[in-house]
Amino acid sequence: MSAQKVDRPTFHEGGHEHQGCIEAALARAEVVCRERGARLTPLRRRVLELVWRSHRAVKAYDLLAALGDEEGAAKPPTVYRTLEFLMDMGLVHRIDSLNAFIGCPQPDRRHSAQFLICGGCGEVSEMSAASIDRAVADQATGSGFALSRQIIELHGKCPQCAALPQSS
Amino acid sequence: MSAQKVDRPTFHEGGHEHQGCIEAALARAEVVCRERGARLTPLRRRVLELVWRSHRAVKAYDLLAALGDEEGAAKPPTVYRTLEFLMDMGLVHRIDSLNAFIGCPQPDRRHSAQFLICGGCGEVSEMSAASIDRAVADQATGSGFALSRQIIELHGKCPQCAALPQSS
DNA sequence: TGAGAGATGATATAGTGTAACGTGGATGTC
DNA sequence: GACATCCACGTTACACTATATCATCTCTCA
Repeated sequence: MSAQKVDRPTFHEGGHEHQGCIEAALARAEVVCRERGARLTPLRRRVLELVWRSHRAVKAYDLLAALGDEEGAAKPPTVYRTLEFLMDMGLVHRIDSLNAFIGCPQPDRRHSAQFLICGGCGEVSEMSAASIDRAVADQATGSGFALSRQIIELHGKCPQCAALPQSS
Repeated sequence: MSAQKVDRPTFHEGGHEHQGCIEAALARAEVVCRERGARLTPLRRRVLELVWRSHRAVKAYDLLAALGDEEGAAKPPTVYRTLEFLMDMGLVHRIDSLNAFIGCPQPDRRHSAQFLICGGCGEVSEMSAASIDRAVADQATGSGFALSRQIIELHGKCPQCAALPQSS
């Protein structure tokens, strides 16, 4: 049902009913928060919903603007705090190379993540490739390095955008 | 002679004479620029030297401050332009997760890079692991994704810092 | 009912990065 | 030599990203 599978990264998922993605994400969030004794307040829920409006990474100040439109001009700390909470819950990830945020399609499962970021359409697809994890872990521990967090962001073109003529 | 080998990432390279790292980096830069018909101006040379003052990633505004101390208050665009040039030449890399820059130990060789970033001492070690490249490339192309740039930044503790007691 | 914890509001400011235009020096051409 | 051109650098102004700090509100629970 989820439009964003992790085993096989997808882009422009064929005419999918995106509302379903949003609802599924919110439902997962309810579960995750309940399990962890955290409160999914209206604000947090609303921000998560805004993050999930697309499969592109969203900037904090765009969220800010979207919130401002509706509930009396939110301020930066509000958004950043909310994003921090959502990240703690594993509900969103930060894409460092974009200074932006993306919803996590499987917050319920412990996983490492790698991101495919299309420079054409802007869509971001999360994957969790064991082969990459293994290579990274081997390389790190082989150097005596104690790995705590891996940032893997792969820029390029998704299949659809790569097929376009004027890619240059 | 280079204090920063790529095949085997290193940290706190045993009491090394760091001046040698700097000089080697500048010498490599001369070669790279000459080969590519680019001008390693005094400013560019000076910025590269400042980047190489340590094996930690350096922030743009720290460079700005260092330059300001000496040659009449440089302005942000000056530093960013210079860094962009150095990146184009492959002489420095940007570490996105730190908003900071690090000298490249082998600008003369085409290579992909992965970075080990120690949260203890702040040192950054570049490596170029074929196994990681392979895993990433396989995964990307397997999804029909046309990879153009990979960002791999691994945070953790270097062997020396991991061995300290209060790591927590 | 009152204390404490957690969530949000509000103000101010710090940190990061770029657009746009001006200046000056090197180089090549006539 | 005079001029055109390109490139590096200077300068101003501003946009974007993020956080510190303190105030307020609300829920829970003793």
